[in-house]
Amino acid sequence: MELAKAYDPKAAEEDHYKRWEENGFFAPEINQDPKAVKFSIVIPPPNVTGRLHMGHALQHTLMDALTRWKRMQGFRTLWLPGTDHAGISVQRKVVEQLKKDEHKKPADIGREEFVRRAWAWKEQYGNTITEQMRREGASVDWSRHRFTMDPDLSRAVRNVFCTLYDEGWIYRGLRIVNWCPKDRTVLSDLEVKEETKKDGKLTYLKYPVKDSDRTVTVATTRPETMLGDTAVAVNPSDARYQDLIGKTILLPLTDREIPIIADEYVDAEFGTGAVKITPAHDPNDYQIGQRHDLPQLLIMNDDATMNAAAGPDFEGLDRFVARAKVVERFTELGLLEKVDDYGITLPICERCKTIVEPILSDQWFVKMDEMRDMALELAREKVPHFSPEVPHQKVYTTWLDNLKDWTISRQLWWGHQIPAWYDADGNVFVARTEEEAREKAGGRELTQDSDVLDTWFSSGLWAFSTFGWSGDTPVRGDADKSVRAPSDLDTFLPTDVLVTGRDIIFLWVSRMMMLTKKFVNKVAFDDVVVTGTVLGKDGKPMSKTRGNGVDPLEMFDKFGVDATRIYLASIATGADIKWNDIGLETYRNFANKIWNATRFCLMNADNSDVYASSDEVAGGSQFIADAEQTIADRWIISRLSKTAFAVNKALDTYQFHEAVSLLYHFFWDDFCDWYIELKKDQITSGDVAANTRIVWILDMALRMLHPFMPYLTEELWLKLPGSSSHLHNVAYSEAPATIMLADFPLGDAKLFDDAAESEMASVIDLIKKVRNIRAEMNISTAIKFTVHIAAAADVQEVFRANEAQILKLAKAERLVITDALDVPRASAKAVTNDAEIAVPLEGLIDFDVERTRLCNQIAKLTDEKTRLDGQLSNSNFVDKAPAEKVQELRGRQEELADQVETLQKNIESLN
RNA sequence: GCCGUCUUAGCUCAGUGGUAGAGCACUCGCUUCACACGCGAUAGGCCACAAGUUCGAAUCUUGUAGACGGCACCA
Repeated sequence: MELAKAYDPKAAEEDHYKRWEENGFFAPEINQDPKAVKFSIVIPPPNVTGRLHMGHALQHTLMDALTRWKRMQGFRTLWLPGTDHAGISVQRKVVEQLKKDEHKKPADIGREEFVRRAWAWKEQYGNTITEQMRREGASVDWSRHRFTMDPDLSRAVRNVFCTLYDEGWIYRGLRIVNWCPKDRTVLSDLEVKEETKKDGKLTYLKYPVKDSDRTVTVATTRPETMLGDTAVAVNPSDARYQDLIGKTILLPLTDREIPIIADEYVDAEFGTGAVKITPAHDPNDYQIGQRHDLPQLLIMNDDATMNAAAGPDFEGLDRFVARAKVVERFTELGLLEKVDDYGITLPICERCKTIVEPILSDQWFVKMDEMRDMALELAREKVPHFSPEVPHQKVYTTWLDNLKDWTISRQLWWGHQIPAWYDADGNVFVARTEEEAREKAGGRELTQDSDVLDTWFSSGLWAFSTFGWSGDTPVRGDADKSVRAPSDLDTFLPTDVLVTGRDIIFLWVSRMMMLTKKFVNKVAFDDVVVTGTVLGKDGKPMSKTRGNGVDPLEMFDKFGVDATRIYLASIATGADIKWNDIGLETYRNFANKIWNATRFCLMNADNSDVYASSDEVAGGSQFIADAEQTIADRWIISRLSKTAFAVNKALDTYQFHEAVSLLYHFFWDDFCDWYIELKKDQITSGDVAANTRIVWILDMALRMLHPFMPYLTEELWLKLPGSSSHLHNVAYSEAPATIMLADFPLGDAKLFDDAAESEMASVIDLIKKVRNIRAEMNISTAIKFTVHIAAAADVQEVFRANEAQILKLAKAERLVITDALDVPRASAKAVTNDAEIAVPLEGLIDFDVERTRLCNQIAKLTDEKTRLDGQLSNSNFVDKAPAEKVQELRGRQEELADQVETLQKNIESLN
């Protein structure tokens, strides 16, 4: 069989995914082993508004690599896909569409129609990202795809809400919340980011004291809020204001009189020591207001314009216009003391970057104290365990420690409408259905709460709602047929690992831990792999506004899916990385290397024996007692086994980059550069045993690469002679042939062969030294020379056994293997750890070049020797260091001494 | 303000209490019958700086400088 000369990713990516999916390879049901252990991952559901970006590609690669790796080992594997309804994002898309197409506002069409259109939007555009995941090769079980607003997931949301309400963990209350005036909804603390403004202002306002000619100066960054002031506070022990406590302020621009109160919260050292108190627009002021029973005067509308309470001069003005006007009026009144420049950080809406306004509002909250304690208890036992552990384990625990209540209502139409109903008097009835609520209300007319729940409320249930938990009983016999018996919940929860970005550890990971524990009394997942951020070429996070984004799909087109995947997997776990195409080129080249190595093997493999059974194959047991093995064979099998062992260990500990590096160097350096070259003659001459063996090694290597490079490895593996389902893991013996169900090599310690590795090291060292002589002496490859080698008897044996290979790779004509060198003066010389080498070069040698070459070698060895001599003459070291270490260094010291001595003699012999 | 991370070859990054690694770039060779997306051979680093612990520190501790992240506060 002959392959194309270069690997074409597109051709390989074309059909395999469809075949895998249609054959049901992704579903756990493919596993026929009743005793199989499960392995499960739920995907962090991407937003339906999302398009695949590098962060997804990275996370999906890692999840897929783990899933494929476990699946090949015979685990009952499920990677569950799904999407999130993404409340605000979808709402915004639909609002935009409505405006663009029909010049209408949501209010014009009403809630019902709006929600209908949101669903239509979701149906039309919401599966962009799931289609893109197919391109990635993600081996998710599409038959179990979930959406956070699926009927059963929505039932779960209602049930959870009602239960938490009944138990007093959910409450409705008037609090200062983060209000986004653009989205016109409340946000949780986690959805508020900050922006540092250097050109902020601190404005000092003078408030006249009633029945006095004094004024009290207060400072503020938001002057317009003075219209909602209901007090001025000072520290009770502040001497400057003692006599004013209890007096009254005539609040300028209003006709209101407000008290001067004393409160410990006020820092006498800061600013003027007097603070304006606006209980409806500041969390601290709210607290003070509560303590002093102050009125709460709300002066803004939900779009951050001033309302009637701000007075007729200000009503209807935008907050920033009002701010300027307040300052202007104070100036006119002579009550503006000064305006200082003041660096300030402003809270902004995570999504639309609008400045968030703290306002007093009636909202729904989840009380976090018991949930927090539950999660903390687990966190102290390192559940879940984060990789990398530093810093996430600690950050997560600390965050939990300081957790505040969670604002869960949102003033949107798209989402899970809150299952609470009100009667005409405002009494609330929380129930699973409207009927139930009406029953509770004694049949009164009810109106449902118009708010929806925070998107993260439903994603917080993702770890169990996706497995069929709806909160209704019983779970078994659920109408949804995609929930299999025994129930997925029993089978797949706890999930094994969650792979996610650090930005949603609090928003999502923590809430899944808490809610899963609370409602299913299970741990949601044992491990959390936290991925780093793929940064743009400029070292900053990729973003549309910066224009530094890299589209994974473009990379797929340019370099291939497999190259992109394995490159992403080569990034150290949790580390940020600056994007560079060169990294991708490296792995594009690697893919081509794999292709061509296979091409070479297949050109000669027509006569290779197919192997008998999967057990023998994966363990390599058929090769253990193979009498025809050369040192190179034992060596490559040892290297293969050690690589397999190390790859499994690396994946076990989520060291994906380590696994990639091991495979890269095993395949390219050991297998291609040395093994194939050493075996070339045997292979091309049609040696059946040799061909069978090399195909086996290739087979094993392809299997280990498959989790990272699914398309290439499948394409090639199916072309190997004898690749068929009998090579599958026993759990999949009945499935059609595919590498994705082949047994994953674990690395058999019986095949570790240190003797072979050390012998090969001798051969490789020898060949390299001879090549060095040729290169440094500038001798054309056309000239075949004789290589003289002096070595101990056992080493001689190794060289003799590999004579043909040494001749070929060193481009030599003859080897003279002896106990001691006997060569003409005009020879180039070198030493290895266990041999002396000389190449007679009569007429070709430049004695100065040779002298320099030898001196350079001596210099290098002497550097090392000097260090060792010093270390070994230090009695502290010899006494205190482990004897083993001392022994090892002494051995090396002797070796070096010998080599330096030999090289010096060689130089002398030149003179 | 609190907590934390990073600083290693020209570039992008691994790594480890016991002789510094990779890919790319650079230099020098190669139409070697799988691959120029290749093959071979070199060169290149007092592992940010300072002090400490240790027989031994690039690795552990502390401090300094620079880059960055999270949280809190912001009258």
